Amino acid sequence: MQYLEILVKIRKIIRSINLESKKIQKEFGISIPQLLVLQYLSEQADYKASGKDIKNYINLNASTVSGIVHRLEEKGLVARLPNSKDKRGMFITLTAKGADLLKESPTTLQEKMSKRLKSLSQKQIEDLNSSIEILTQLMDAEDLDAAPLITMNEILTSD
Amino acid sequence: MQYLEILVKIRKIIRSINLESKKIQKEFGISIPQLLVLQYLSEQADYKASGKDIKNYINLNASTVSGIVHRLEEKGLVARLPNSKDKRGMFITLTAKGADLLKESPTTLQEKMSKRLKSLSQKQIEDLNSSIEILTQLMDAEDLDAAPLITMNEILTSD
DNA sequence: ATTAAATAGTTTCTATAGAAACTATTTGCG
DNA sequence: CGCAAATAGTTTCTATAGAAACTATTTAAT
Repeated sequence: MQYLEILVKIRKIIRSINLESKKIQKEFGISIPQLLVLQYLSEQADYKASGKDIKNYINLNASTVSGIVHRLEEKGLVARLPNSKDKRGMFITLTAKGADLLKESPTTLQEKMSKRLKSLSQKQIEDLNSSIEILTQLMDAEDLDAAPLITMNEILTSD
Repeated sequence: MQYLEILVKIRKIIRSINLESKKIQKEFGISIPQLLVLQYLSEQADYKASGKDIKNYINLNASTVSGIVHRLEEKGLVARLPNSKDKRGMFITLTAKGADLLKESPTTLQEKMSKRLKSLSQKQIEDLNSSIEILTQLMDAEDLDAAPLITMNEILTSD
């Protein structure tokens, strides 16, 4: 297995997710990243969070989050609240409309993925989880310049 | 492990690859998808291939390939040749400049990934390979509507 | 207390990515 | 043969994604 093959295969995974995201977008008018933001907000106290919180959760650039929130706002699924404690930032909160959409729309994706995950045993799901962990490390751009993976073997030999 | 966690983790992998791609772009003026196209062309007879071949290799939409080739052409790394046998299509061929760039630029990524892959045993690399295979299947958008994974267990139990 | 540094977000720019609509050929069917 | 269907690419549109430059605030440091 060479690095090129790995890259091409990962590209395929990315593509599949993009396609699924666009499919959901067509069906529900919302993308997976947008859905993840709504989901995250629904789990927060008072259904609100700062842009920074969202950025940390979905691990995206501030400008990307800005765009996603903007599009969610246009659809009336989230709203902005001023943050009186820190006027630089603002709170993004889930609207009732957003909560409604969250109740209905994600089932499709959730069901599809659940169906597949259910066909796996607990052990297999654990393996999948650690595989993703390994991939994350393997591809971690921020650490690519640093020393070779230290924890890789730990993860791999832990099964 | 729930589906949301998996999605978020995969998003992180995607992000890492994007970041690495942009880093390479800044350093060498070329992105990973563009690099994959050059690499593919370098392996073909007469260093040429049709847009369709490229599309099949990197698994992207025709319009995406069109854009990538366009940008490679602007940089003088590939050139278009008319296909006299089929005037609808055209051949894309690697230029000398493209071959030069290929010789120098990818080493960085290649070295980085190789360094990491070398820290793994053959068995571990095989595991990684099958993990990617499983992920590919798990996320395969085209098959998401079809029956639950049939080959999943086969792959998983084959190790 | 004033000013420099850090932080939160936004805007602009560019690339990847795909869908849909389109053009131009080629194939195949009657 | 002639016309419909399929195929190869391109163009337009929209979304994700990040970098860089920017604004506005807050924190920290002298």
